[in-house]
Amino acid sequence: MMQAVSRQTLQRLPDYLNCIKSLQEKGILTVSAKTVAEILGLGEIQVRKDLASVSTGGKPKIGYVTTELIKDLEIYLGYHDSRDAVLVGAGKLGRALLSYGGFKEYGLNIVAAFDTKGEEIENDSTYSKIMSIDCLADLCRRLKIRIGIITVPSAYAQEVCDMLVQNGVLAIWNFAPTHLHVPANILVKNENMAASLAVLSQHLSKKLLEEH
Amino acid sequence: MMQAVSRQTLQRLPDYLNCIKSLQEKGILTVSAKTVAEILGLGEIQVRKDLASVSTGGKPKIGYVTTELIKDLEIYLGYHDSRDAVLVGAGKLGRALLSYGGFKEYGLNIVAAFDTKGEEIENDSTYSKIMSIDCLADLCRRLKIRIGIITVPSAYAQEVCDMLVQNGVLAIWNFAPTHLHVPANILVKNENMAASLAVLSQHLSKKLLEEH
DNA sequence: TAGATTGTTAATCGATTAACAATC
DNA sequence: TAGATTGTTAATCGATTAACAATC
Repeated sequence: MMQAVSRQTLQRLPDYLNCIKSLQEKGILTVSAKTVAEILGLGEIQVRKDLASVSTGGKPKIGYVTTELIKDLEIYLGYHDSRDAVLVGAGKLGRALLSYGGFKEYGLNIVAAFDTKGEEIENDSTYSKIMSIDCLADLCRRLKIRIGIITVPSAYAQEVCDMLVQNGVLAIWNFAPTHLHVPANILVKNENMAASLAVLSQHLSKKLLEEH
Repeated sequence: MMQAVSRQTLQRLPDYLNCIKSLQEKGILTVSAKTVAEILGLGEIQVRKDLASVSTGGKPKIGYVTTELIKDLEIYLGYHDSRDAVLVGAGKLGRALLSYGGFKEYGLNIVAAFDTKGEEIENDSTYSKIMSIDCLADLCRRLKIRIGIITVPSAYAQEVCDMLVQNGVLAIWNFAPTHLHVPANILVKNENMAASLAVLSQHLSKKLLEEH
């Protein structure tokens, strides 16, 4: 038990957590892999294996104690020890992510935002300052920032990426629709909206063909 | 040749297109799978197989004619015949997507946005109207909308989803961090930011452990 | 005890990679 | 012609699914 977690499994864990939390809110005290599988439309065995990889609390006949499983998932996902991040590119998307606020729940804390020209902007609850990109190097080093979020136009993404990596960032969340080159030990996670659209579009093409 | 395209392949196609377009802008007239593979950091054989699945233009020793390959990719991805979509939920994220504008390039045209209370908002270039959710059913049917984008809070996502499906929507792009239940012939593509964060966070945990 | 549910080991499936013949 | 690059067929790899023993 407690084997290595594949990337696929890892990406399903937040869904499990979500699902189990909502069961808890309904007052349900124990939960089985079968229940979760049915709610999420996944295979029962897959869920069982995934859960076994992050928790040892499973009891035959009973399942998992809801509160414990939630705790195990949150710990595994690092939702407790929050991580500081910076965001570069305060355009529409960048500002939307900044003001979203929901990332804190996932252990992500955006401590600063940068753009070519610094300025003050208003958020929902707080005023935050968008700093000039000239301050990036210093701030990343001083606060030991390890996560960078890139929301600049494609043409500038590589440049920004290099700057982040040079100043200690180890993981990059890239919203620019472009491929970034990084050293081997740096992770780039692309939020690839064009890829998502491709999936939607192909499904639609198939369905519309079927209509005839 | 021209075999069925797997979902993995499909999701790589926009990256290929992007890459090849930027080569074209540099004045490069033909391109080989090897070149694309090196730029994107993928396997050469994988790229070759992927490209073969959407284009028959490959010539030994030469590769693909850049302009033709771009055309084949764009046609396959449906970037030419633009598809109308509606967006539901005009919060920060919803407005960011509305004003992004870049989706048109990918053949997606957001023709209307809905929220519980209708209102006028200002965009970059145009004023667009956010309509009351009461108008959704009528508009979707009248314009034969087939794509719905959900950017409402989790608690309302299923309700909105049901409404869209009831009014003819066949594909849903879901930004709410929740699992949606739909009939078998409807596709839901989740833009799962929590899953992305899980990947970033785990990488970071590993790296930070290594530092000791 | 009986039965539901767990965790694990083996089988299947699909995607990636390797090998290679075809060809411009 | 020679060599680079294609497309295809076979081998490998990893994830999912099936089967089943263990156990509360």
